[in-house]
Amino acid sequence: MKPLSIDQIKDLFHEHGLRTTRQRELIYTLLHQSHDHPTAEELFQAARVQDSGLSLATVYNTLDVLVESRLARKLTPAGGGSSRFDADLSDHAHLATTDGKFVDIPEDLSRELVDRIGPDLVGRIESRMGVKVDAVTVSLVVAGLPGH
Amino acid sequence: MKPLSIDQIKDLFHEHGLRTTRQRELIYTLLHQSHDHPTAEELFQAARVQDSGLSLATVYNTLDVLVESRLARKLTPAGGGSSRFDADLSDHAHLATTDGKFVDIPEDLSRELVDRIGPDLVGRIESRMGVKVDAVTVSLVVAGLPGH
DNA sequence: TTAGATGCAAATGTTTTGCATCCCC
DNA sequence: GGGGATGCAAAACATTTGCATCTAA
Repeated sequence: MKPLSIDQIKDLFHEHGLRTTRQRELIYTLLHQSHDHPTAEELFQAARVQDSGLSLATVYNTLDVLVESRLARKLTPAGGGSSRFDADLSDHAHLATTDGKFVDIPEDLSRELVDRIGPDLVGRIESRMGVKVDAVTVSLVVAGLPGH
Repeated sequence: MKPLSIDQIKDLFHEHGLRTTRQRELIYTLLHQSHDHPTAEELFQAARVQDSGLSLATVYNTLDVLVESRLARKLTPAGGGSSRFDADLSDHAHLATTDGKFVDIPEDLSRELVDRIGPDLVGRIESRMGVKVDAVTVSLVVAGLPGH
């Protein structure tokens, strides 16, 4: 993801009703830049290099807030272990590895997956079951990481 | 799910290379009968009624074994909280509620979901990404439980 | 007979919380 | 100035593990 300026982050936070703090700015920047999908602990370690006073609880709280305000997505490994986070909110699917990591599925294939499910079918499920579907998640479970 | 006789369970376990113990029999029976998708703790409470000596660790260990030998499936709530378990192995999708529960999507709709994704697309993802896909999971996230 | 299963309790790993202090709006 | 955000430590929660004992095959 292309880097964001401080002003862009301020705007983004403001649009989503969040106060801008030094810690949030840092955590969001690191999350937005990262290509893998870091855990709270990994973000904490990376952030401490630049802000040695940061606490792990703040990382967790901030990630919660980002997820709730739809600036990030939480990825929960099926086998247990630490949750991972993703600042890329475009509709895309993931490969979930059995050791609890996630890899993006390329955009074209992701879109094809999502499109195939389609709003018509989701709509039928909604009316049959009397619910409002908030999000559709597709994940393909694989044994090892691609690229050995 | 229709109830299983003790002999059926013994056979099933034997086919899957598992020893039959009093505890496994009980846990599997309860899981197989249940319509919701119980947590380890819930199964433990239910099982203790019939076997007061049972330990929670055994429930966890047994569920692990059942999942590994493909006699049960583990459902991991995206928002965190206890994992849930399902002895129904037929291809079916779930509604995942934001409070960490799961509800089966009726068979016809489940099949439609699964069919739409299709082996062709999965195959293309496999070759493009150099992986072997083990399982495909679709979950539809809803805010509340259907049926209020 | 013996490899594998269990029970117990303690350990682990992850995430949350209470509360005093701090600082963005 | 005031309400939300942070840091710290402790607590909570889910799950795993070590080890002595038991038991199914």
